[in-house]
Amino acid sequence: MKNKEIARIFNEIAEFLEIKGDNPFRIRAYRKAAQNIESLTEDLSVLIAEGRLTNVPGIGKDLAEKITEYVNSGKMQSYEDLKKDVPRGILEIMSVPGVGPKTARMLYDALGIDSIEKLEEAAKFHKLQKLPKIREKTEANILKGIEFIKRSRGRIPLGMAWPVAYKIVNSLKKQDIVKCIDTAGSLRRYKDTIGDIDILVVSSEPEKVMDIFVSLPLVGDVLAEGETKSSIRTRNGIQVDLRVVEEKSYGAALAYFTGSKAHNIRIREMAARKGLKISEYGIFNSMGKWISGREESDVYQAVGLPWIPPELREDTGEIEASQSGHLPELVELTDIKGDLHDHSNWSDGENTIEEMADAAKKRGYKYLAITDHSRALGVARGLDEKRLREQIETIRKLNGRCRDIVILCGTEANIGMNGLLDLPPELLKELDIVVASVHSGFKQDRTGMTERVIKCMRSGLIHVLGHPTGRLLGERDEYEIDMGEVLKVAKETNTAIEVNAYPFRLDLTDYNCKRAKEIGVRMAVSTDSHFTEQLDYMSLGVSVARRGWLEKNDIINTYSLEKLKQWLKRE
DNA sequence: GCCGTTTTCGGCCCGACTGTTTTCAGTCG
Repeated sequence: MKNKEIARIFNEIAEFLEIKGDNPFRIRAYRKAAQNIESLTEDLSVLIAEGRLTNVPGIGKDLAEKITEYVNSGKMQSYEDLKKDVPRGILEIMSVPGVGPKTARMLYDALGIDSIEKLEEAAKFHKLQKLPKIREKTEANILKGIEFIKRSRGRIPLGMAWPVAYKIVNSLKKQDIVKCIDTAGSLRRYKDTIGDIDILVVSSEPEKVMDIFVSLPLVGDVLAEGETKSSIRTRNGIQVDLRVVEEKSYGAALAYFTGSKAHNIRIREMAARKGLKISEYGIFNSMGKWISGREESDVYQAVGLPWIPPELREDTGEIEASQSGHLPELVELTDIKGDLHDHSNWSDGENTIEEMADAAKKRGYKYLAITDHSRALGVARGLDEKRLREQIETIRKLNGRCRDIVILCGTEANIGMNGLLDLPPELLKELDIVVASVHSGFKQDRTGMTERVIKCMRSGLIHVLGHPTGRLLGERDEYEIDMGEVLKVAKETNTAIEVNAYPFRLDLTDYNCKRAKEIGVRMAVSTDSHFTEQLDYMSLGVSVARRGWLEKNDIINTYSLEKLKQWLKRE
């Protein structure tokens, strides 16, 4: 599957073209195409074979030819030419905040700077100040930017950003002058990683709000401070943008700052065709008169659409779906009836089975599966046959005593290199639920890994495939696996695919969820909790499911206990 | 480079803040 590679190449081409000062709309076309390819649920080579490539929005005759060329030959001539034309180092310089294509080009032309190291060196020796349009401040900002890059490892996992956002929102909420406050941006869209935190406020005294914001204790650097917009960087390196608007603009501003950019552009284009203008200040008619914008739904109403949930706003089909009245009824946290992947202190969890069950009960669940690690995972004190049998006995006794919640006996069995599980089949068949996951041999090649997982699913012994791509955000990439094939076999064998809600996993990913739904695969949203508080990760898992367009019925742990049991018995 | 319910050519979302300038280009979202 070359989708990702091609998306990366298109993004890189866009950067090269920016440096060359090419037509901005052409650049946008490449970026848009890259984005659409990334969220594509089908393999580009399939689209080529079926002649459907230009059906993909943003891909016309030219880009279709380039994609075909790359898929067939492994090369794209125009990209190779650009690489020869523009030194790669300039791209690196552009990654420094505040340095865009123009500055990067100038730095290269004037001083031959083609790496961050050289840029840092030149800035430290004040060589940049000799250049036009660069004086002390710009030079200092470049150094700060470099410092930031060195410290940060790119985007932050959603689960890490939330507590920071929560803290800031709560501090500001206490102020009388803050009338309304919400998070926006990728955080509100619940993207699995976020670039920065966006916060929107209504206040009649914006300057005061800004003052309070930039002097919060967690502020490290103030990047910008204006009358309506300020940016800070927290001590631990997360950028936070705050915007203050009037009450009558709140809806329009919320829509605008929630994004995504691509989604907004589509909405604004639609508005323009109706002779309207949409900005963060509201909806305006052709005379420039303010019409509406108090509520977020005003924006959608202006273009004749129903309100679209933030999780869907990626311009990946949600606008078309809403036009035709086919927006999904997204699953809600309250639809979840239980958690199907949880650990206890029998393996590497911290709490007893009983504590976990109580915590689940508190969250209103009807059932909780205890799926401790199995034998092969020695580091996690995986249970062998004997201990698992003891655990089953323990759980049966607990279930006898407690009537409010049912504990399901399970395991997170280990899928070996050969696709076999590490517990005997007859024991696995006794369990209520078997989750099976890969925990080792991540470097296996694509064919091997795909066969390994498929073989396991075909064994008829597992109900759920756990954290299917094995990624750990910021640490480990997804392992090589043919997800299309895996999903097909999941459908055939009626195996559910897990959406693991652990903040650093969020695996299966949103776009693969969408793909799974299209194929008709059932999903399980589970937290993989290792102590009771982690049960709350469920909301993150649900957000991934929502971003993947999943509805209640796609997810087995929205089922009642009876229905779930039937499903688990494959009746 | 894409796209089309006025169009196969001429459009392509809209605005804030900074730093360097004396009116704006560059960058960012």
